[in-house]
Amino acid sequence: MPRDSKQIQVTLPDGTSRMVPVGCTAAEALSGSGGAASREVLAVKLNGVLTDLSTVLTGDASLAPITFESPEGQDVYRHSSTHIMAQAVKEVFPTAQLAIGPAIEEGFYYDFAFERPFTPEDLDKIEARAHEIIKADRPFKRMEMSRQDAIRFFRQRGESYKVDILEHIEDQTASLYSQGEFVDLCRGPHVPSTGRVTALKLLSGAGAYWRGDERNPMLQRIYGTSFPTQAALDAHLAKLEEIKRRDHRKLGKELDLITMQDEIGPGLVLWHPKGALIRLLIENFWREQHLQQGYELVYSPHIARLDLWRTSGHLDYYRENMFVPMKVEASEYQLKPMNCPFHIMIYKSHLRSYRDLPIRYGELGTVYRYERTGVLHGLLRVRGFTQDDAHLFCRPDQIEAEVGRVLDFTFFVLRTFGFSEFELYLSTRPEKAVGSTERWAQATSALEAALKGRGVSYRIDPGEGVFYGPKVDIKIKDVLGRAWQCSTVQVDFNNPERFELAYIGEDGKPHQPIMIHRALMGSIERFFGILLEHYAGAFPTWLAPVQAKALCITEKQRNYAETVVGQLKAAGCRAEADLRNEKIGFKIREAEKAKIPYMLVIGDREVEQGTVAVRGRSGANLGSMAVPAVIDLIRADLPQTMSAR
RNA sequence: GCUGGCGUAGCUCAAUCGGCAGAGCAGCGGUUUUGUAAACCGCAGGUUGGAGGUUCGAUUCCUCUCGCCAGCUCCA
Repeated sequence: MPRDSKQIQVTLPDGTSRMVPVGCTAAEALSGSGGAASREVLAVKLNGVLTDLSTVLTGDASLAPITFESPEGQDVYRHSSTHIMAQAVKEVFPTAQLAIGPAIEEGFYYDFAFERPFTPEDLDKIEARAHEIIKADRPFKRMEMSRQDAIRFFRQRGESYKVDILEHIEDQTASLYSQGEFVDLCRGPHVPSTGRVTALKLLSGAGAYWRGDERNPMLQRIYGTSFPTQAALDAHLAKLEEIKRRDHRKLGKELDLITMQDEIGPGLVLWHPKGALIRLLIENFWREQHLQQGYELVYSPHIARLDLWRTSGHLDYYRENMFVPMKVEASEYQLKPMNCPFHIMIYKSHLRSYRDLPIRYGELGTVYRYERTGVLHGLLRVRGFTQDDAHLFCRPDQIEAEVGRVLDFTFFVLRTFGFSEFELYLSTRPEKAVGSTERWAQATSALEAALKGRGVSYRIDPGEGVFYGPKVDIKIKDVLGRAWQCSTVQVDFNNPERFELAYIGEDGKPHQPIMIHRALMGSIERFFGILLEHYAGAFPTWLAPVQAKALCITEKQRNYAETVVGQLKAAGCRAEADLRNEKIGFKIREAEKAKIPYMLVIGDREVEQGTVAVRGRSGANLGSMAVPAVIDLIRADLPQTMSAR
């Protein structure tokens, strides 16, 4: 086919290619001759680089349309959205200065320098103006200028934060985007015009420091989100409502599981009987499984001499998270922020042989950390909490196998609690680190080998390791798709050195063991909070504080109901009876609100037949059955053990 | 720690401009004996987070303080 010199070849993701005139835009090339690309297409990847649809093609190229379906598409969409909001802010409040406004997961924000915080009424006004800007469908136009020109431009407009940004960038050219009167410094790309943003909503205002540094001035941030359809936006808002509905602080109080009270102190948790029972069940499961997995369980005190923390290095590296020491007799004592030094001292209490390794000490160890008041958050961030901690002492050649065992164990435990989606991160050597590069390399590759051996996918967080060694973090995804970090496996070269740990090798000489810190649930408090939200308070039967409640229709069935509860309790089930003089509808409502898995309705009919009418949570009618069948139902939910898998 | 918002009965929330602090639920007493998400009547419940100030008078305005919430920063 003869090739016209004024034509270029574009290749599409499906492998097909077409000839288009040189100088046409990416949008035109995607749609064929003349017309514009379809409305769903927001931007384009030109030879792998994300760019505007209005980009003029100058040579042969591969073109991939970008829609809201892809994370990049969402990014572009939200980025354009935040420009629209910024324009609205400038129009409603001309004295506001622009700082920075990126797209974030599920939305966007923009920071402004403004003389006061934005009120909800301000947000309404801004949102209304943003909708007008969308309706006006103004095109996003890209222009480029030299850095110096851009600095002059923004200085003239009084946008000192933009000037600050420009003064810190390396590039000698800057790109600006405008829609109508509004001009912003921006790398781009953007959607073709403001009308592409269909459904936009401003959510909240908050303070934020310029460049995230508390020494800098406080800016006013506005959060918002946007979607290609009103239905998608509504669904997102419904999800935000759902998150509120599941808030563990609310559910914890409603279900009478835990409270945190002024009189006790911030970040300190009271476990009420039902919450404590759930915790006990979690801990019992944990202990059983650890014993089965070759861990030895230990206990350690809550305080220790300050010197111990000096030896461990916590005093140097962790002091700001520790409560102030207390003076006792002639020495100072420290409330423990971690359990490791104690486990180390247990290791050190004997001379160890290579034959003893690996040694695995586990403890549900309660630690106290001084957290700044602003970071405390329900059960998810507290000052006193119990770690499901363990420290493994092993030879360097055992790291991979030990980490592998920990990973298997972690997945088993997390799955038992109902989590099936995980995100794994391997964190490598940070700039400030102890231990030789060879040791780091060896340990990192051992971690990597353990991960690969499990066939799980993971991401690398370069330089995010702890100073004492590389680590693997596991995040769980809850039922709403939110990721929570719980589990961590950390290799430690530092403590064996500091505490001069040793084992006697085959050669009869002392060698230094490697230490591995690991937690599966992280903190019981935090894990409990996550579980509470994951299940919206409706814990699986094996964890439910009350598994079955006998509800008699009238007081006539009291004795029978008590017998039923007695039989269930004798079989190891957690059962209660509601014998009050109340209507059955009322009793069911209360049991339902308490999220009890099985309601056993008992009237004359059931007494006569020797059965109970079983009602599941949220109204399921499971029919009438005798008590042994109910016991089977409850027992069926008990977790498997790791070895029985 | 910083910025902003908020603290009223056990819980959820009212109280106009500074003018007698109220409701529903829960609790207690009684009536009702009931078939799958709220029976009815009554009673009781408060130093309005705490301290100080302004005022004839403060839940309301001011200062300080404690706590909670959102965000920044940090993190199990």
